[in-house]
Amino acid sequence: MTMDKTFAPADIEARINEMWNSASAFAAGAGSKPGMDSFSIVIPPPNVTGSLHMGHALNNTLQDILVRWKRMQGYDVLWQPGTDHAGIATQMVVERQLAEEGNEGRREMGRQKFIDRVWQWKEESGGTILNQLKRLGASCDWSRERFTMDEGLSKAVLKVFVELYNEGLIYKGKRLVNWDPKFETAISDLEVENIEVDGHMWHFKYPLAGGATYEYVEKDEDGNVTLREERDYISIATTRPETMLGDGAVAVHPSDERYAPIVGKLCEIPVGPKEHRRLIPIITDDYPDPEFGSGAVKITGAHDFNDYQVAKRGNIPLFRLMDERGGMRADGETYAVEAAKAKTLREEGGVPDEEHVDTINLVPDEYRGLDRFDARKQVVTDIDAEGLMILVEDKKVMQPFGDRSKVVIEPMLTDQWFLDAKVLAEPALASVKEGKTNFVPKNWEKTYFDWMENIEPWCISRQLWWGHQIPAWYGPDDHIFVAEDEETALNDAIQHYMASEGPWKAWLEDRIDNFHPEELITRDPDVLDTWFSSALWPFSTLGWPDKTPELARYYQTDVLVTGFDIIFFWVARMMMMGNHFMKDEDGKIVEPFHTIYIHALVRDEHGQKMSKTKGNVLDPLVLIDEFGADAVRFTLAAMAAQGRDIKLATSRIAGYRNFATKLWNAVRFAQLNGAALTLGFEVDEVKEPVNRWILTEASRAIQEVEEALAEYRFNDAASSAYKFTWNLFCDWYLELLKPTLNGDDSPAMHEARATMAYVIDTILALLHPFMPFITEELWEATGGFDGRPQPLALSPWPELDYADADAAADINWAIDLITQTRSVRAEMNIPPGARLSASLVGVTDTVRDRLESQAAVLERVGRFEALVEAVGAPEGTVQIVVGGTTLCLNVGEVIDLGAERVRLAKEIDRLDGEIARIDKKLSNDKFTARAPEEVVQGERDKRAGYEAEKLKVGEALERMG
RNA sequence: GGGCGUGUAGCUCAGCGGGAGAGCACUCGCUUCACACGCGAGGGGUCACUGGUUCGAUCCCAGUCAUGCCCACCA
Repeated sequence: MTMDKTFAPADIEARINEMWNSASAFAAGAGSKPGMDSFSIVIPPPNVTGSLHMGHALNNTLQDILVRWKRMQGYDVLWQPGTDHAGIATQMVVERQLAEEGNEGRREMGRQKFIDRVWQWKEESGGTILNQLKRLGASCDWSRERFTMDEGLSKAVLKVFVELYNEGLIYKGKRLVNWDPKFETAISDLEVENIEVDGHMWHFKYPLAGGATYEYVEKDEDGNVTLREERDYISIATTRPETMLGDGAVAVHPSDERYAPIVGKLCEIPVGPKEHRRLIPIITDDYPDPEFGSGAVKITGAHDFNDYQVAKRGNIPLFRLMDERGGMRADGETYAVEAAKAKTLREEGGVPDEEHVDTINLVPDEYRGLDRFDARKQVVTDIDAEGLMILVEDKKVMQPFGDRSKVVIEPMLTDQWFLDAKVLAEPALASVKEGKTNFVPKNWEKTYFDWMENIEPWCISRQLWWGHQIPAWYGPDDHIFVAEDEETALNDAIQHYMASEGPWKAWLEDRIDNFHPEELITRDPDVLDTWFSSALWPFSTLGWPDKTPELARYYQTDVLVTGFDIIFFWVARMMMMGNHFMKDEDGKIVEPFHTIYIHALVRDEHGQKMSKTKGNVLDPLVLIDEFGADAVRFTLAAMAAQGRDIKLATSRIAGYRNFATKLWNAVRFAQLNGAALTLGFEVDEVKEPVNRWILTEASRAIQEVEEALAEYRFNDAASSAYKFTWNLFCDWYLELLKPTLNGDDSPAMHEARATMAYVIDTILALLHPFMPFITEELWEATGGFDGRPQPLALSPWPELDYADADAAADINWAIDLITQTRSVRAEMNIPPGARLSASLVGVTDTVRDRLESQAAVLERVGRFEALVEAVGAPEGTVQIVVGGTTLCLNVGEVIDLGAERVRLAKEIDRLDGEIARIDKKLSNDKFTARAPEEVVQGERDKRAGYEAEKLKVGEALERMG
């Protein structure tokens, strides 16, 4: 076939993909050799709403390189693809779509109809990102695509939830959680981003109850009194005045003498109508720092995590002030009655207990329904108007934001489900400590350890609709029944109540077999955190809890390839779940993977994080359109050095696009010159030094690529393959072959054609994991004597153990000679087209052989008119020392004798410098005594070489007179 | 406050105990019959700084400076 001059990726990528698809080239086990081990990777499932970004491109390129490599090596390979249902993100996308279409909203639709709608969206648009992965060339087994809300995966989720619940590792409780007022759901600690923003700190006076006063005394470090005054208030500082209405106490440090006189007394929250203000106690706790602010802290247990701890320790009531949207709650019908009770209680010298305060209208009318930030302004204004504001400072404050919603997270007291992560973390921690699962690079272990060792309960419930609904049902008395399905839960409930003595026993006896389940039990409306199902991904995708052949074959998976940003979200949780549920016949833990390869983040060329707002986003699909998938992949691999972020510049991609073109043209050249594997070609029978040399180098390249990939040094693997292809094969081998290929028909020509074809096959195979499209295309284009029985993707990885040191020495000598000649020619401005005659002085037998066998090559590539042996250097020649022999170039009239003398003198200077440096070393007794013998000998050898060269150059200089 | 990382050619990055490398950019020369997305030849670096270990340090150790990221409850 004829090939175009340049390689046009767009023309072939779709076709090659189609070919792989119809050949089922990526099906689990495709191309594997009998009896080979499995090699499996589960893809980090992208969000079903996602579209391919550079991070995905890097992540999946690296996986694909490993998978294609192992597949070619004959392993039984599975790369398991799929997507994640991404609870919040997906619900958000569909809600936005509903709004844009002018449709009724989620709440109006109702749960079931909304969920149906999301499924519909998923069927229509959910495949986008996987199709984009195909464009990248990802060789997943697409026939095994999974989705975290598939029937099978949902079954796994139910089973895990029920088992963990029965083991007491999942529980429900009223806790302070991170509440996202935009999505109106709880989120986990990990979904909160703490960001420093400009804020204020307000200092307020909390008047003491009943107008009481005390003597406030401040002292300096030496105990001298610096301030003494009578106060009828305690000064507190806050960044969140709107939470004052929920204060349960004011806390001071027990050692703080300033407030000792008033500890135990009551003070007033100076907000709202005076007659209804709550009084709160002044307590001691270790939490307040006497050095910070006034040393007194208001305690708002229901809206601050620190305060929550203090409140629990001090038995301080918790007052939830806000509704789901972060507005000041507008309920409180019992306000008048209950507040009056509380007031009475206070007048009698008591503190309202929880029973009373819970129903007190905490939020006075003027704040009701206000957004929390408006409420903040209002509270500040009102306190200021009353003259109780001491000062307001500008201050940087750390504020929690929802990672998806970007709104300020509100700590809220709600009922939620939790997973006791501490228990599950133990074995997950041990597996890494014992080296059964290894991080690459290893330093990520520390991050993992730190987090796992300090792990907090995981809030797994979400107040969303899209997701795995929690399999818990509540009886009429709120008794919880957890089961994999409603029928089981119902039976459990019936049993439970029949065995009880309560009213529900009678109710049941009345209408057993004749009531609707919902009259007895109702299902918890919450769904699980998306990451709960992702945590099961390595085994749920393989069919667990069923005992499938795939599970037996491909679990444990081999390597997890992912970014460090989801070590906590995903990696740690897969380890916890995998280690808890996956055991072998002996009951020993089988980790989800033996290696965790953590790759870098892709940034822009200046190291900035790519973001839409900065406008520095590189879209991999655009880059693929422009440069081809192979170039994008190769760039990412070449830059994937461990332990550093990737700063991606398009110039690099262009460079590797050029590499693809180079490869294309090399193969085209070979084609034009009749490259073809001949029947029965055996590398061991190759005779020509040039061929033996390239086979030696090919063997080395294969080994380098293998070693690098085995250690996940993708950049080293890429660069070895690159250098071999371009700098050795193209730059030298093909050039050295040209005289033979253009010459008369000869055995050498046939050997060249065959070797060329053989090495091209090797190159295509070596590069295939990195550049699958062009190599596959060229593989087709270069079918040998028997055609191509298999796509390259399923062809064997090259095996070549070949080394010929003599041939290498011969060819390297020729390369050296040509290089030095070129250098002199360029230096002396000799027209590139001019052919020079030259002679060699001091020719040994070895060199004579080389001259003889490579005469044609030397003359053509070195552009010599004639290259002959001579006894002495002819007049008017430029002399170069090439390994013990002096090459005398007859440059004719071009020669500038003065310049040539200077050139040679400079050369001698350089050699003198080298010799002096070595002499300095060798004359150091400590060096010769302590350095290893081979190092010392190496220096001596080098010195001898320089000496010999210097001698020749000196002779050349002398001859010039 | 804790943890991890990075400072090597103009730019983006490899290397990491024994003479400083790549790609891009730059300079010079090439319509050499595969490739100008090319070929050939070049210029350019006290390998952040200061100490230490060593026969020998860009590489190992300590400190300093600069810079990035992650975690963390200072109201």
